[in-house]
Amino acid sequence: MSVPVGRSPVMADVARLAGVSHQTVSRVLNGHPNVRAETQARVQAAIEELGYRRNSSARALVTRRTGVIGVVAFDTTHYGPAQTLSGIEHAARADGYFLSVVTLQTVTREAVSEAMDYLAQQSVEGYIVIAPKRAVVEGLAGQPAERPVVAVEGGEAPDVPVVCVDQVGGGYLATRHLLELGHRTVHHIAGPGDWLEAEGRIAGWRRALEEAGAPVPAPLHGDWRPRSGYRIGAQLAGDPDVTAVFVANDQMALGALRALGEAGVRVPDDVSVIGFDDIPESEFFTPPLTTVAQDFSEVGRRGIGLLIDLLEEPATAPSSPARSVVPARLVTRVSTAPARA
Amino acid sequence: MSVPVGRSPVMADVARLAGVSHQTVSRVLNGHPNVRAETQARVQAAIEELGYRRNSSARALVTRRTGVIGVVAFDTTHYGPAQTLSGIEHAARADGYFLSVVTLQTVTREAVSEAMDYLAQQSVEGYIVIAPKRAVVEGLAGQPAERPVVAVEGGEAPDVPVVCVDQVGGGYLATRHLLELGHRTVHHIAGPGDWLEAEGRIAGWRRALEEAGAPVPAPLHGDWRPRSGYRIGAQLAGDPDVTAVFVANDQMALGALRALGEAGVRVPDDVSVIGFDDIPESEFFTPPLTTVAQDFSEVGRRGIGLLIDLLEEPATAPSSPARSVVPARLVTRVSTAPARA
DNA sequence: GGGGTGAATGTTAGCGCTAACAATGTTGCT
DNA sequence: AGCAACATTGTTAGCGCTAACATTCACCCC
Repeated sequence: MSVPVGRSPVMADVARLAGVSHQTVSRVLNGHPNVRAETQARVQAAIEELGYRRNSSARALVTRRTGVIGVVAFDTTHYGPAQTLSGIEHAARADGYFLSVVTLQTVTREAVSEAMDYLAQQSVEGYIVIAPKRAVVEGLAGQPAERPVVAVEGGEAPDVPVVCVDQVGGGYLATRHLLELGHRTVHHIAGPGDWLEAEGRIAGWRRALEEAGAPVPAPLHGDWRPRSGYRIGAQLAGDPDVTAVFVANDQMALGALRALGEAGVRVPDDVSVIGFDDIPESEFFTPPLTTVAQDFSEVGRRGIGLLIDLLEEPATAPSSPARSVVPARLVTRVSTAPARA
Repeated sequence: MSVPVGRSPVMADVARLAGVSHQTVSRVLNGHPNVRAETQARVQAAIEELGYRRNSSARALVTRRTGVIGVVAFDTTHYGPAQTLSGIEHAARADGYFLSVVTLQTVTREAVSEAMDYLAQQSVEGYIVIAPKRAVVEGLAGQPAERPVVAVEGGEAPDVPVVCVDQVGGGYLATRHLLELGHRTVHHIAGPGDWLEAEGRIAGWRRALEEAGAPVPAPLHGDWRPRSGYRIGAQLAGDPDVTAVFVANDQMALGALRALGEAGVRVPDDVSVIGFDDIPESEFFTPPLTTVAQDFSEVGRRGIGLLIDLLEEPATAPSSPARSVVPARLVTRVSTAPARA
């Protein structure tokens, strides 16, 4: 009946102390119905007295379930990915799953498949891949589908369930907002060409312009970072035709704001600027930035929800992969104003 | 000799195909020396043919090692924690460890102990806790030390190994910089009182002022967010004695910059402002922000290094817990200038 | 040539747990 | 009373792997 020394207690120790078989302990732990209340209490007490904790490896070995979800994430310097990851984490924990995370520096197909391989060593039950680039999503579709995968931020992936923010809708929203303020057209500082978010925002921007019969200038591609926004902003500052700019993220918008300011162009008096992401800082830019907000927590929640559905009822898997789109929301601040007559 | 259908291959399948015992397969997998090269090649081929992957639960059950490190992180909206996490992740993967992450909303002792409990269910081998608040570090010291713990960003934790950036040195650096520019004294917008980073930065600031015989104004506490910097900045803008402000992070500095601008105070002509963190945006603030940079990746690397040492040679554990301090670095931009005569 | 040595491989046991089945006790109903 | 139905508990086997020991074989040295 003594507490074992030198090793942590196992089920048999608890059983001995409670005067039952180890199987009864297992039943208590798993909430099996047919256990007498009195027995259950005795087992519970023994568990607490010994500080017993079930061995997850042994359990996983026999149940063939590890309860671990693998997450492939990207460079969390960016606000969006970091927030999405946090949303995923909370949702997973709420459902009793563990998260094993690999973050990637480079977003290539190889890096993703290597990361998934690494996670497979740990016997993850399924994957959530933050897949902001076309190549990644396509690579995903080519993977052997031993375990379910959900892509997040994946645009219009053909063969993989996807959760993403409505980038097209967001781009449309931003552009409409500027057109409604009376601007003849809207220039666009876009993200890198191979990013799905960049593509979606371009598509929404283009649609709004075409619907309004406005001219469609060539989009100018940055790299998401403030510096590229600065460079392109400086370029636009010299063009008197430019009165409204839709920038594909807030960081580049910051750079653009700075370039315009340095060139003596007033925002929003001379030129209106709208961003995308609604990072915490954008409210305090000079001037406070009008932007489009994305609900990243919701994306995380839905991603985990989708994956767990796949994990727990593989039978109900729809023939065409699910696709869940979270709407974007316009946040109006100071950097946009009516066009001058 | 057929490939098993309906279940993934196990060691015995590989053994059969290669014509050896399962133990020999195990030896190949673990790089055991006494295996003939020819045998090894045959086993390797069988592994590849079957797409065999070792069952990590079975392995963990018998070796009593899961290879998983638990990480308790905080709200990754903030640049620092997010970067630290990423540094930890890369270092862990380089050493063959997996990471299981829990992110917390609230930084209380209870939340941390709950998170560690959750991770314990998964049989993590040790913990890295990002512990930016005093209560957390103190709570850590009280925990039963079944598994090693390393605190990151933990200031001067008494009983736990710690890796952190030299906050005091950073605060000193920032303040000296302003004093050397000829400012009579330096005001301080500090972080919340219970954050160790805030404390450290205050201490460095105070030391620099005292060393220089400068008056020490009361530090004004914000909450790290731009809005609080804005509020306090507006307050300081009205005081003609204020010519130099050290802000405890870049986000609050952004708010302060905005408040000063709105009050007609020019930066750096009228007032110099210095931040802390060197977030990617700060280079593009109006004006570009002088700040103090922290090497978060290095913090992550050292944290993992320390923990793995503890894991792999518990014998060498020094009597007093290790403490590793990463230096901070001054980044000079435009927001600071010599005091006017 | 016999016995020691070491390399290469096989055999066995058991890590801690859950699933399946077996063995009780307990109740209700005719 | 007697039996079925069910609730409660115990017993056994085995998940896939590694550690420890056992075995075989080749080689070397006196």
